[in-house]
Amino acid sequence: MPASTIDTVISLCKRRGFVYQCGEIYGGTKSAWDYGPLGVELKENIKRQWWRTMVQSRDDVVGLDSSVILPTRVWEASGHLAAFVDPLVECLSCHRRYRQDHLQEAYAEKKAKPGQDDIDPDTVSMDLIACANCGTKGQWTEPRMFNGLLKTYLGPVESEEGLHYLRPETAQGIFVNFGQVMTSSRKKPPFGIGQIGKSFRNEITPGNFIFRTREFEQMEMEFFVKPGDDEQWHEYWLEERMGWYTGLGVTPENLRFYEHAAEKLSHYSKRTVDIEYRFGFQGSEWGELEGVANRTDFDLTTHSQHSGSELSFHDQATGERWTPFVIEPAAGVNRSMMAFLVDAYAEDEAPNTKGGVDVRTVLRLDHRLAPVKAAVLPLSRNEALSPAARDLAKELRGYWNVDFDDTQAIGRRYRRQDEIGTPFCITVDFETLEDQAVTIRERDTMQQERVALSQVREWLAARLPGC
RNA sequence: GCCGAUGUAGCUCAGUGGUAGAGCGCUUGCUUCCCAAGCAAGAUAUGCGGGUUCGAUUCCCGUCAUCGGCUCCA
Repeated sequence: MPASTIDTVISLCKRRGFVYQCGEIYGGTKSAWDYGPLGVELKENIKRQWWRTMVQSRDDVVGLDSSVILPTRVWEASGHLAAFVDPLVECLSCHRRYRQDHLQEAYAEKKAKPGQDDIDPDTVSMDLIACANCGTKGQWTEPRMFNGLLKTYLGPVESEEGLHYLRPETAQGIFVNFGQVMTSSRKKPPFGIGQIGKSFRNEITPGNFIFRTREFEQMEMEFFVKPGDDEQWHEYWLEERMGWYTGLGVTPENLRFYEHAAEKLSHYSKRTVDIEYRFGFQGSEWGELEGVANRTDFDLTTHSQHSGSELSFHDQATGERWTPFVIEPAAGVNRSMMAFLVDAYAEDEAPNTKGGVDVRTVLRLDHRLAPVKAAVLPLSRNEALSPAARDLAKELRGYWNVDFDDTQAIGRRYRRQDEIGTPFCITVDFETLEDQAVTIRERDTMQQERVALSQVREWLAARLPGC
């Protein structure tokens, strides 16, 4: 059933205006998605909650918004220009593609004999290696370099001098600004710099809806600590970040930590632990929401060396100077939005007017994430009710994103709002004209309460904390 | 990028070498109407390009996209 839940949620996203395929009227662009009226609200709410939790509510974290395009020398220093390039070869017989270095390593490992020196994988001739798929030996294309960075050219002519790269992570913008931020904000380690923004990776295989795309949005925080304190801060942030998801209503059983194997760590990492969500994809059930990495002093050290700027901290209390270690919680906006949607999706049974039972689709989103906080619904489209309801909606819009809907039957409008996760529906009925009160119906319990018109704003404010 | 499957309305799906169908959804009107109600009316589709043909949504080729598998996922 989980796989079909994803399909159902994708269908809901298109139908109700959360996510559209990019450029659909021209046939679409591979794995690029646009966020519709409800999707942009949900995505903004997720980012706002992250920013509040990770930056605004903390005395030891400040924010930053750095450029997408950075000088090429940043990527040379960070190691991305070397590490993001892989040699690919293709079997001439069956056209299957492999990473050349993986083939050579596998061959060297297989042929290694006890008591002899290990074979250097780099020296293994491709003539010796057979294709694992079709068995053809030694028939390979010349290796071609696959670059995971997206390129662009700045300036009036397309030349090598104008070659720049779009950032594959927002983190480097934080590292190169480390010294200035520390000075101007007068922070001392342990402290962090948080940033939300778009990143770009030329993924070979994007897919799974908005889970893996070439253009994506990240919420990253680099937390600078004294060397030696890094491991305990790593544990601290793992717990903090897991708590962020469960605090926003994600079912704990659908979340887990995943420890990266030491040999698979990225070029900068000492230890990385992912927070994964049980999406129920075909093939792999769990998908990464966020990586919490110990980047050591790799980035600040390499930028110090390449730029000549001193990126270290002088502790006047002890007279020591050291380069901070970095703990990095890096979360994906788009994939977390998908997780929040999948986790909130429910089909309830609800009685209908005919005495039968209908299926009620409801997104049980946390109130802070819900795209629409309240809907104002006149019981009937009517010369008296509709204007009164419009006035109320107008007042409430000063505080929250509020819908107004006076079409068709009231039951249908409740169901529409349930489907997009609206916590409260406010009904203006014929009695309203007499008693100056409205009925407010709650999404999850379907319970109703009569509230005076003059008290509606306060009533909602008490039930929408942090929204 | 390779192999396989698929592409018809907003969604889910029929169907045909000769004027394109349904259900749900959507819009409008009526019904003093609290959980997908009723009645009436209405809008919307063959991914794109080429070929064969008197005529192509249907057959063929290409392309784009989606799904599954492989390679990749720092």
